Amino acid sequence: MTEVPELPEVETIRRSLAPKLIGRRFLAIRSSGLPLRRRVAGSSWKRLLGAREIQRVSRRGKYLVLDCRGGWSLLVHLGMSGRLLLVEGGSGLEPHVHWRGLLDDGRELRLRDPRRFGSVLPWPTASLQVASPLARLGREPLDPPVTAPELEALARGSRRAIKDWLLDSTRVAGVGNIYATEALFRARIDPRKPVDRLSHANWRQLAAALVEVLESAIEAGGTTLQDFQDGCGRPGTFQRFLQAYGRAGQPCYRCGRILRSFRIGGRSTVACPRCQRIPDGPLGL
DNA sequence: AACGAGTCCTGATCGC
DNA sequence: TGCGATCAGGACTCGT
Repeated sequence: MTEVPELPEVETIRRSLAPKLIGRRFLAIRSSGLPLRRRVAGSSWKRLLGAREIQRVSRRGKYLVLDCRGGWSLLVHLGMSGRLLLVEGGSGLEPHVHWRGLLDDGRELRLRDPRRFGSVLPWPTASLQVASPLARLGREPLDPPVTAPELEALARGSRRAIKDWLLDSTRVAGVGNIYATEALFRARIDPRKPVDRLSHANWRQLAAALVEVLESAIEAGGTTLQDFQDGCGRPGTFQRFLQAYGRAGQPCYRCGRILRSFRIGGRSTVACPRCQRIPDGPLGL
């Protein structure tokens, strides 16, 4: 399970599940007994079950949000290895299913998450935007498409490397390692460049590349390098269009130079030394 | 306030 | 072949 679900994968799941979840209601919740990232009091589950049918399925950053009539919502984050699946009730339990929501049509929503970095959290709908984890999230990059001046303003006061900055969900929400790496490659920007040294032209290229790569990935149903699936079990196809992520040691599609991998802010990244103007020599420190 | 480091977790991969 | 060590990384907390 290498690919981590990011904004396009969560949006793909949202689109696959929304038509099948709207109008349904939760009858019961089942846990594997092993904790996910956040512990939930039993009383919160009772409140959610006391609510009525699901009336809206939305996404904020990498969070999926199910609003039920009656004022309660369900917040789902897939963490690093989470998969969300809608299956017929009673079908054999896949390994690592740590949460199940039993629906009134006999189906089940299942969270399969080996590493248990994911979370499923009931929350009062009215305070989602001010008090839940959603309150911390930054700009939604596609709603509407983020612009260069907005990114520049969001980065003011920071000197972090642009790659590291892009992964900060309190600035721009939903961008993870795959799409940050791809956007910087397409914008031809050195991932180590401090944000306060990006030119206006850099920001324009980055805003355009980020929007383009995220929109394309949604259109392709996400990236499936190992086993990503939407809520109905379908893989994505954006892996065919990756130009940098996962291609370290292979030739750049633009210029033919060998792509290099190195670390920024504790995370691996891949870049083209020529297109992204990275000097020869040791990298990453 | 910004930011780096530490934490959580297990499947895949590496080194001997 | 087998086994222990290492790596991977999103979001959160904590210390500087």
